[in-house]
Amino acid sequence: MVKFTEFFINTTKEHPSDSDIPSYSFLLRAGYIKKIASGIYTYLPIGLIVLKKIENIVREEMNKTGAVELLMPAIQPSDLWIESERWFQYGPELFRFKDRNNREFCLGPTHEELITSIIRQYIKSYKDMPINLYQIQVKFRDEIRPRYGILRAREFIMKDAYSFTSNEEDLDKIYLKMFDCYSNVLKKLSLNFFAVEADTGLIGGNYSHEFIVIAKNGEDKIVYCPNCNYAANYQMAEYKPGIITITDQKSIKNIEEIFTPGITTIKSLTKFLKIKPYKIIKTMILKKEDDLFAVLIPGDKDLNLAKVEKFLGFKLELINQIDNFEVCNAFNINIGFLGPVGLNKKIKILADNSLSNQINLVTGANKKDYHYINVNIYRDFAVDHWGDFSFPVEGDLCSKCNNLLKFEKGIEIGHIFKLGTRYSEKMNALFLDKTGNLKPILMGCYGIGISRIMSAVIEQLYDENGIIWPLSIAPFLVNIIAINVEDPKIESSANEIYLKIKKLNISTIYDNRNVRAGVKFKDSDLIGIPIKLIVGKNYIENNLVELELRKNKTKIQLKLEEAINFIKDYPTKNDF
RNA sequence: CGGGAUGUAGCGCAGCUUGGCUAGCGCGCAGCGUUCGGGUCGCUGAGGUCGUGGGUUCAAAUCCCUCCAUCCCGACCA
Repeated sequence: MVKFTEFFINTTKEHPSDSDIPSYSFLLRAGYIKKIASGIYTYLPIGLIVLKKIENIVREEMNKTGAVELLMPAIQPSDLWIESERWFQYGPELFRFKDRNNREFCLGPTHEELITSIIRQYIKSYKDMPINLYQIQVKFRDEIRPRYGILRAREFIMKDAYSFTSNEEDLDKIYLKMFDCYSNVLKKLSLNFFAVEADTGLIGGNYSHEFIVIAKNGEDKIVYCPNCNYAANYQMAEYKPGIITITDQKSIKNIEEIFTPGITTIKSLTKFLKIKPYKIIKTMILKKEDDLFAVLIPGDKDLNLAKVEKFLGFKLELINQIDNFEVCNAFNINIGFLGPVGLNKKIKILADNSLSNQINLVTGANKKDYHYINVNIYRDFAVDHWGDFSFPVEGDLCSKCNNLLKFEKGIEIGHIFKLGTRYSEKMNALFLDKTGNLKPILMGCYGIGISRIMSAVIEQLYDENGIIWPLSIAPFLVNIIAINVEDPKIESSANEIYLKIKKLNISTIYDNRNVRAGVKFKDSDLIGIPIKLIVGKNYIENNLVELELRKNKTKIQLKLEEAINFIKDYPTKNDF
């Protein structure tokens, strides 16, 4: 509830040269944020208003679940990180520094260590649990490449919760509560989102969901099934190979070696032989110490290393000719002309499921400048393991219901994770169970990016003129625009209306600047205020004000009292 | 870390190739007038370590080197 001239809002017409996505550009232009250094931003007054509103939505929803708020320091001593063994694992992403006594600290990118160190002093019994503690805090990550403004910043605000339970059932309950909580938050923000199964990496056994807000400029890719609601992170999405036309060749032909000088890529091979990429078997050699594995993938797909690692249960490394010269020589590996036929027998062959129906394929001949055509599985080579080792492509099917899978890009704004006893064991956070046994506490962690939400919302809700805030987080609900403040009648009327609305406790800004009406309209749209209340001649002459809605440009002329009633009711009658 | 690019007024940019008067333009800002329902129009004006440091030269925004910062693509991370 402010007057424009007494507040601090600075807008610009020009697109800032730094920004390349709409949310960042509008946040800068409308005066929500100001860049201080790469990935580091000031939240200007209206930016802070929006940030606090997002915070409060999250806080409300968290409190509803019974979670309890606290605030931990951003500065954390290295001891705790050494205890959890992450001090050495974390790498340069962790902002580290020393105090005057040469003790090491870091700026917290997350707070598992800190919270564990706190609760282990208080939680001694199963009776002390379950408990879910959260904070809304500044986090620090020295990102390799900060980008997209506050979408991937080095200093950002996050809500992170940590649950402590004595048994799996309680952990499941809290996990589900958090799942619902995040869904509710995103609904309140009018966002389109998917909760997808996320990659848990090699740690295994854990359970994790990412909340992805759909956005063209998102850095994450998801796969979903419109039929059965299956949704997963692209990295770990399961799928059934789509039915590719195998009718182009019905009968199995004889294998043939052909001369393919300098043809080392799928692309050049498709051109050279005039075939589709899926007819080619892409062979990649992975290495674990001295063991080698060949993974066969159809030429139209990409190797999913994480899936292979999960399948085999250990980390692997993709080899190349230069770094692995000796190995390549020893095993007669010709990268560019690799294939399963005649491959060194010590190399285990893993084949992607999507190859299983294929006949008369093309592979490298393990000889420089030669390929085989009409290669057939079983007849020409044996497969040690079949499995899903690739990323799905357009045309692949849902593994649950056989419907066509769809692909979307999005922004990860929330992540919930069952941590298990990873931290409690390392950091000695133990409790006595009913039977008097000492056990590590079961933990879960649940993060949602507050500042990131601000950007993500805009990525979904904007037009050529600027931001279209949902009502729940708009900095103001109403912008009172006096068409001409030099006209004393208009000015005093607008001011009266402002005071009236202010008294009703409706969030409003009165644009009392002595500038042309067009400037105020443009700024209002850029800033994204849901309702304009326009006071002009029509009010002086006919007692009519005009309301204009940001989201659909609807304009209506109303008597003042009607207009005020309309505004009062607007949030209850509109989701957004 | 690899590749690419940029740095000139608060913001957006030109000038640099081919060194040479007092470094320009648009927006914004200040003043005056004009206009007043979708970024009016006119006049006047303020505002610059040309990213930093060094070098070449009679002379450097311009050429060379160093460093710094910023952005994009990739890799990394998950």
